[in-house]
Amino acid sequence: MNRRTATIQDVARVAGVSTATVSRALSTPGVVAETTRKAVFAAVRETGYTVNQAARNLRQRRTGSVVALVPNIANPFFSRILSGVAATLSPAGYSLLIADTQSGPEAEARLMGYLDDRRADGLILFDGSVPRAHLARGLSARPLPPLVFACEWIGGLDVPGVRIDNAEGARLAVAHLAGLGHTRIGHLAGPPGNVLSISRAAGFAEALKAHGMEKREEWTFDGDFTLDSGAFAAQRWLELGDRPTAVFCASDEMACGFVGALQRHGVRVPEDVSVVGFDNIEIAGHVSPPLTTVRQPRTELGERAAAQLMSLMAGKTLEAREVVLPVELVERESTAPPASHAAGDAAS
Amino acid sequence: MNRRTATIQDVARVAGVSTATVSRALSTPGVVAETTRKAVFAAVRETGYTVNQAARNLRQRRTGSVVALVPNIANPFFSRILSGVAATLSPAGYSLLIADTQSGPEAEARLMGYLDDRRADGLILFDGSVPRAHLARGLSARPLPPLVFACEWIGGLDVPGVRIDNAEGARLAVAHLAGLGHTRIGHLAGPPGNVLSISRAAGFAEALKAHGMEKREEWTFDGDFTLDSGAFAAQRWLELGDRPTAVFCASDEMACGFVGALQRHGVRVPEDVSVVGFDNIEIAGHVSPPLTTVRQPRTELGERAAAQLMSLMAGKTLEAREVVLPVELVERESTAPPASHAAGDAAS
DNA sequence: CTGAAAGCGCTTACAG
DNA sequence: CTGAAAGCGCTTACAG
Repeated sequence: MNRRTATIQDVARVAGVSTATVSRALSTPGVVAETTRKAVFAAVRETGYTVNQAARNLRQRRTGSVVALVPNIANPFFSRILSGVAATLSPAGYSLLIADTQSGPEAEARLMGYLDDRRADGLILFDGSVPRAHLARGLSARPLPPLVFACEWIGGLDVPGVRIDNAEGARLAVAHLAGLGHTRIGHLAGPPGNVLSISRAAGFAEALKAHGMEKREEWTFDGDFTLDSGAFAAQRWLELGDRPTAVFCASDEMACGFVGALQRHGVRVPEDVSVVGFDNIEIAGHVSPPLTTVRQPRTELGERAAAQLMSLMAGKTLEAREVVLPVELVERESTAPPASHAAGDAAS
Repeated sequence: MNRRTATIQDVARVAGVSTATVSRALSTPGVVAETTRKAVFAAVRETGYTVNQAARNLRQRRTGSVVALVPNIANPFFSRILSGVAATLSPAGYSLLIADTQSGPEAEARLMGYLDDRRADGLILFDGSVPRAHLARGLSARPLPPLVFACEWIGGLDVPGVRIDNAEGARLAVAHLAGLGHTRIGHLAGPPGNVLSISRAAGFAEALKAHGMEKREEWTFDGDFTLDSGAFAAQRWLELGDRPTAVFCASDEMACGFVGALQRHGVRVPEDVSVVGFDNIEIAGHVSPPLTTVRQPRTELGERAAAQLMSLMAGKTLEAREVVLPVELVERESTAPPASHAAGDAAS
């Protein structure tokens, strides 16, 4: 049929109106006479016209896209959250661009490239370790686009964001273990310096105190949220003379790595040690024993972050700049009352 | 400093040259006199100019982005592959847009929206279930952008793509189990109709025959690649009077769901039943017992798909239109020789 | 309710 | 090696 792509010019010619009228009929149909509108729609169908976004964007001085900056695309923790983001953004006509902040040698340069209001109409930042100087408006060559934090944040920076109640999650975990009768509880922490690690560790320490327990340094294991770091912590647990009877892990991945490694050494969960995770990722309910964990509403987190950003992009003032979503404990089978006898005997 | 965004006009004025020269100095510096070039660069620094992609794209009739269409963004299987794609595309100046083909009520409409050469300069399709009519050039209103398949494909359609040797993966699994002495091997299959399910099941059947075994219908379990479907298959295995001593699962997620559910019913892996997975996802090495599986080079898969697409977008002819990446067996501890006695006794 | 015209910020033949 | 000018495909005051 048409040898080349139909433009608004073609539609205007076929409909016998000006391009301005075609544009109006398409964007603000109410403002165009019904007869004209019908003629335009017919011409659109006849020519197979669809709008050229690049041209519209140039004229409207927008990009039509939102960039999500995650620490690492390859980390599946984000996939469900991003799915929520995309689901909220798509109907509003925004495309989601996903980039990572920490991989590759030029990660920093790429990051800076995204901190530009011409690359994206908005930014969702999942990484609290971005240098705050990058986020200081005026310092960078370009103005920043509207920005919201998701999951993580940067302390003291007045940027809107969505997160969960991390400390409360830790409290729920400790309360559950204390309720089971545990008085010797350890903690497998996330990467040092990370805001999530810090909040969860703080909530943990606080909750211990509230339950009359003391935090012991040798029962605090450093991790980095990965399976490997969980397995590594299991080694350290095994080497301990005096062991905790329960361990609260700051992520499910670490909890899975921890439990898996313990089991391979003949340690039984929860008979020899109770384990609580954090996140409630898919696999948590499917390992053996199914993992007791703190549920984090990942899809909703993505949806809310996207909704906040959309308000910002629309120039609205946010009713709540900091949205804190509730967490809940999911009791499964990796936790049980502590063995009445010494906890150290079970290991090989 | 500058109250508004610097444009190429500002640079031209400051450098005392035309905008055409600024453009050339930036895109094809070799063609500009050194003095001029230096003046332009200085002016760029002074004004803080960076190119406006929307304008450049409009003028060059390109979008600067590549769209990856995955069945489901929330599925973590894709995250590592997409990471490989992004890593290859970024240095070449392409942004990666990720969209899903199967979620939401308007999935089909959204998909059609992406099959448009003005939305993206190229497309990577991870979903072999897209209606082939959508992919027939000429049928759709708009010409398709350059397109490659990744992981999945559509039989009989002459579209370049990258995939692994699925049948070979199945063969490796069966050969491993046969080598261990298993003669009663079942299969937990992927979603019916899916090309990966079909290739893996075909490779499985073929390998059984090669080893002198017969495929038994009651030992073939339907799944859909999810943890849940693996757990469901475990129920069916438990209900069997005459059980296979080994099961080859078409995905690690299913294998994990299968093993977890079996263990919760007191079945021991590998003592009572050996299990082989497919994919070698992260968790495979961390569950207990660590899962024997078929490794699929996910990062490389993404890199190669991106590389193919880049060739296509550059107008080159592909030396190999179909890239098939090798797989390998990762032996861990979920497989062992079959018990000499009846295999059915262990279950509760 | 509609049209003529300007302009978003670039790139690229064309001419010199 | 460089500039004047056209044009990518839209949208939007402005005027009627």
